Amino acid sequence: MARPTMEDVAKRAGVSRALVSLVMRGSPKVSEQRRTAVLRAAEELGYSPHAMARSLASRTSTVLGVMVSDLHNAFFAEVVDGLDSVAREQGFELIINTGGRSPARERRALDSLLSFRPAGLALLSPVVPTAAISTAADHLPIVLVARSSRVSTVDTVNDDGEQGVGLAVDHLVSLGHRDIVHLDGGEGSQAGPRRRGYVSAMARHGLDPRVVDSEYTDTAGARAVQELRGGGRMPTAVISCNDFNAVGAISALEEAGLGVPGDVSVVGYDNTSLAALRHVSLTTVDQPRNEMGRLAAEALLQRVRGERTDPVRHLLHPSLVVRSTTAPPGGAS
Amino acid sequence: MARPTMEDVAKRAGVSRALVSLVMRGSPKVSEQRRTAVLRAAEELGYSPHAMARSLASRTSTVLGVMVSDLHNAFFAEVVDGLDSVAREQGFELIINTGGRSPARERRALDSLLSFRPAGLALLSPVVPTAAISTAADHLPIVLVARSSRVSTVDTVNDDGEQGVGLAVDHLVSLGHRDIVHLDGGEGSQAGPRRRGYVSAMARHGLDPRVVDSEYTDTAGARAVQELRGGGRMPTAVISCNDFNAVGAISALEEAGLGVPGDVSVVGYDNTSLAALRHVSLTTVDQPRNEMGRLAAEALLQRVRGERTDPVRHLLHPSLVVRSTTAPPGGAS
DNA sequence: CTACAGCATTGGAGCGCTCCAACCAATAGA
DNA sequence: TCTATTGGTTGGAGCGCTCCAATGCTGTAG
Repeated sequence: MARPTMEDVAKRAGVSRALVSLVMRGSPKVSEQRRTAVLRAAEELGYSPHAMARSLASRTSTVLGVMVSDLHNAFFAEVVDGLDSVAREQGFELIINTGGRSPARERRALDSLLSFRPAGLALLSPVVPTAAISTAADHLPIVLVARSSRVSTVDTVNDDGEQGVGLAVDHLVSLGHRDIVHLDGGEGSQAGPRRRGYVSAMARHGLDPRVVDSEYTDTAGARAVQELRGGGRMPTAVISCNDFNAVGAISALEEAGLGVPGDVSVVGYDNTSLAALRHVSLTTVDQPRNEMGRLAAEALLQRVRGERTDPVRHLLHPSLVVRSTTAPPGGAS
Repeated sequence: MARPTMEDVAKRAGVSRALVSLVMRGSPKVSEQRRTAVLRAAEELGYSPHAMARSLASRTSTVLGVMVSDLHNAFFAEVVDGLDSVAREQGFELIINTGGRSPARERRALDSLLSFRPAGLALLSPVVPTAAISTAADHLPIVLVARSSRVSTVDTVNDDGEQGVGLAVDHLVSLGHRDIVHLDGGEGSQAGPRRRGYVSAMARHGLDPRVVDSEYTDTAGARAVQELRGGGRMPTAVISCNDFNAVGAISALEEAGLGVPGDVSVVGYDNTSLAALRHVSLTTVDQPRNEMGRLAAEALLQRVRGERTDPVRHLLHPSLVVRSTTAPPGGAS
């Protein structure tokens, strides 16, 4: 049960502990002969270095902390993938924690990450107050993903939601739609920019905006459509705040006997794996999630290496993915 | 930037380092007066204990390592949630890593987790060879989720896939179906038990089994249906190896002009959030995922506390969730 | 033959903490 | 009054490692 230590390896290889340390870190100033002896001894004993002891002694860390607000959201899975691949390349490990969208739980998750003294911290769409973040930022580099911030010591990575929804509006307008409704994400992260993007794009085309309150879930999307039906004029196209909402809207439309895209076109947001399912085949706006993760990791590592102290604010360009839920209006499919 | 240490707190509170340590660990043998003095000093300095130093000094760990084979699969998100809640209750932290379904990457993920000397390790549907697992099991408690093992030092938590598919068959038979096909999960984890469950349940009902090769993805499900169409007789019901596969099958059926469940009933497996979407509303088999996570954490912690050395093999009962993709045969919806 | 590089190697201090034996009142028991 | 006992407190050793100054060793120049 007890694992061998560096001391054990040193004894077995007939060298000093310091030499083993050099070999383990791949130092060039070790003779070939000793190196192989040490490596053999380590192999025989099944030795593997103790990351915590190393980090304590070297006063450095090769750990990046990641707080995911909600693991259930596939959006984060891809961001984490991006983070992971960059971190790994550069010899860093990820330790991940979840906050469950509750400020209290998130706070504890944050503390527990900090107690590991990671080299940096990536917070994915956190809900903790800014104050907690900026306090932590005094001690280590922090990058926020999918949440903006004005704290000058914090980097941010976001997609340009305004632009993204603008793309959706342009697409629908170019198909001939003029009556386009936005199902709003309410308090949800990034719902604001998306709404603003909708309103300003509509204005740009000289069209009247119509915003219906909704949320980031499929049931909310369905409910919003039911309200629209009750409330009179049905639009020819709907732009949802995200893919789940869009899928809910589609099923409510179909239940009401309205064809998609025959009678109503629907656009989502996020390009989750859900949208790509052939059964759904949703026209949606893609955020470069993997890229966002990569940029977040790079921002962190730049600060860790002391290459930069000014904050960066990445605002990535989303792109429109046209699938089967959009078509010209009235052109009963 | 430099964080205060226990020494700093001790100095400020006018006590010894050891006393601060006692306070931090909530020892009862500290006078109220000193305790408050220490806590105030800690508060003023913004001190928080250094988890790694603590773990090194105490030769114990409050960390549980979790290796998730694939973060994109929502199945794991809920298992992790279950693990997380139990771990948190008992004062343990999770550190999560991903293996990306590649043995090589998983191997490195495993090593990196081990280098933190966690108290225990939970492997979710790992693909690394058994040898690697049993070697690691010499050093610390390990629990496997969604993968069985005969290694006597390893605990396992699985759902009873045989029983689960049996439920699906029973349900379809009771609706009147006799021509039921299984779309097989191939090499996928737990595909074996599911296939066996199908075959034996069909035998129990005196029906001929028909297994079509497929995989755990929606495109594979669609392809399997296309093969079925090419190959002659269409069954009245299909049991997919998982929900994604089922969704793919449904869209291929609909494209072929066959109604679900009017012409063909479809059952999935896993009860992912996808199945619950009203647009999909898939009849499927539910694994108690959160429960699986909880049991995994408890198994680990029992070993950590030395309460048990014999392996446990949890085999949980799945349940059938009937939604809108199953109906009596021929009863053209 | 001495001096001095240059290099591989080493012992020791120290990272922030826990743990233990020792210590020091203050009180209780004889 | 003296010795136990108890409860609170402390210094020091040590966890497994890194880092640095110092060491020994070879080889080459003076």
